[in-house]
Amino acid sequence: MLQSRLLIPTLRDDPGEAEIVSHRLMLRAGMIRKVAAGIYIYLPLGLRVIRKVEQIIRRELNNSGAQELLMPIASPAELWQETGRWDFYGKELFRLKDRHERDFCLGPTHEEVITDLVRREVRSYRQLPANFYQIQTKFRDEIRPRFGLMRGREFIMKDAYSFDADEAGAMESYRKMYDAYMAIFMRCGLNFRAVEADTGLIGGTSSHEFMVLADTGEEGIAVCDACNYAANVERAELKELPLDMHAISPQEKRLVPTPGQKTVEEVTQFLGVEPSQLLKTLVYRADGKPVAVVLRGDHAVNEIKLKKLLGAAELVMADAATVEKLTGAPVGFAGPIGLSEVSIVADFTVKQVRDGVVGGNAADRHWMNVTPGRDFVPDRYADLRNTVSGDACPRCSQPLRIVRGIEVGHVFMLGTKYSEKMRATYLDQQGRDKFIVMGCYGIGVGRSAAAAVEQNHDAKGIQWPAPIAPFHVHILALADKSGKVAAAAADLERQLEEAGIEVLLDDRDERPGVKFNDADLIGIPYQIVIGEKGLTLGQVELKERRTSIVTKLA
RNA sequence: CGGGGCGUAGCGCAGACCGGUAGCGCACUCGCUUGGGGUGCGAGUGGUCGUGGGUUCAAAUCCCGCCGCCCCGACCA
Repeated sequence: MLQSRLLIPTLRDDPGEAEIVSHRLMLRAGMIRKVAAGIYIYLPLGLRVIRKVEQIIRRELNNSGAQELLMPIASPAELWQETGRWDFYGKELFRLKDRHERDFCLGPTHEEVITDLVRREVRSYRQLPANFYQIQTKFRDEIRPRFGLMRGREFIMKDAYSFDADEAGAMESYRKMYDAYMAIFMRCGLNFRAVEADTGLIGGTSSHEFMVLADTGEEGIAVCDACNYAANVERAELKELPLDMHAISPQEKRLVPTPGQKTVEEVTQFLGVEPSQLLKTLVYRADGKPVAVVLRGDHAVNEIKLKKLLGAAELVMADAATVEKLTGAPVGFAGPIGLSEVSIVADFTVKQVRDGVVGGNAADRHWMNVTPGRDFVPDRYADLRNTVSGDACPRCSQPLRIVRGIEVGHVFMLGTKYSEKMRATYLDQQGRDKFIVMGCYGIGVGRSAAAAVEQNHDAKGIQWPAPIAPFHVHILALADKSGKVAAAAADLERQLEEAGIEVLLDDRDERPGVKFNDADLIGIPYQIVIGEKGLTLGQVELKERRTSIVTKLA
């Protein structure tokens, strides 16, 4: 392929819009261009990388017995209303109306559409198991798209759905996909880790996320070095710790003035206590009903856990007016003592606190020397927070370490959640109607490519892992007065291509420095430099991009 | 959705405070030059200054609205 015939608009300067490495380098290397926030064009070079990732996925999934199909991007609201997700998905669902004012959406995922297909076409246990996948553009109106291909509103995703006769079969399908994912990300040259993920509101028995380890990752992962446990910090389960009875304090609670001190930071500094001694009280509305959540000042509420605990479809922070009405105090002074109108849930760690500080439910007042269980009794204690460094591993109780990762894949046991709602059944051997047991499996194709850049680059540019590089070899034809260089380059290109090697030939009339720099930026694994000097010696040079090792070839 | 920032040529930016009709570097075109890590010289092309309105003799510049983009936050108790 001649570089002069390909649109590869490399940039010398970093575009101002790009913050992280992968976004910056993919823009600079002329692989992507932005059309709107979170919506990109894949230029020829970028598309080749995307296609490489897709081919790896196809090969591994076909190997594992999955079959490729292609579903529509637009789907009617009725399907989504059947499962309740038309409302549940909220603003993230791109919605549109057709000319008859009928509601449609652009698919963020396709459980409804595939389940609709399967319930109509699959009737017998003989047709199971089945696993369908597609590679397709997805739409999610993200609250905050960012980082180029990392979090787009329109993005390419591989989604797969397995259908089995029973739980055991579904687990087997799940395991196969898990193995396929391991192989896929391995072949993409990624340093990744499969981590346990919570099954969340969707229910089911298993879920794993595939995380590429990178400091720029948006997800926190809790890992245990002792037992190899790894889980998303949002989802890592935290156990209740045994109560230390000796720690009970005889001190009576007392109300102290804290004028204008609202935040955890302000109050703890003002009173001279540690944030872990402060019990903050947050008021949420769960499906409209207010609920007070109590947890330590140094901990963060995990809204997924909270939502799950309350069984709520919608969970939002209560507004200031609601907080004032319920607590009788301005925002910043809410506390669990004397709160009667709302149910109170507290994190497990709250139970451990002795002589804590809580809001006074009165302006400019906090209680000190508060002991949970004595001075207030929550309706229940539960695991309500994100894991932090040092928390006990749920498996072996050793301290957890927090690292960052990019979620490139997710596998999920769905059970019968969708098949029940959509009445997807089959007849078993005894002729009985049974619900099909499902699993779903996603891979972010563009995100995987971006993650690869995050892990494979240097100061000069990208260092593509060979399996997903846009080309295998980049031939740089340098200055050519005699005409011999061009001829030699064309000849070499032909030979390599005949051998099945993908070649990009830089035939542009550019200075050597420009070519070297562009080649390093684009990051094709091998560069072959052909120049007049070398040719007179009967030599060309082969440089490995990653190591910069140069070999002279006769 | 809240906060901050930005929007001037394809890219990176100056000009704005102090109003007088737009400039620099790179890129692009042509010529010469150079030819192994972003050559040098010369001549050019390219801009409704995001958009709508207002103030003014005059607006990129001052005022108001809107749109777009980026970053942070959405943990405030």
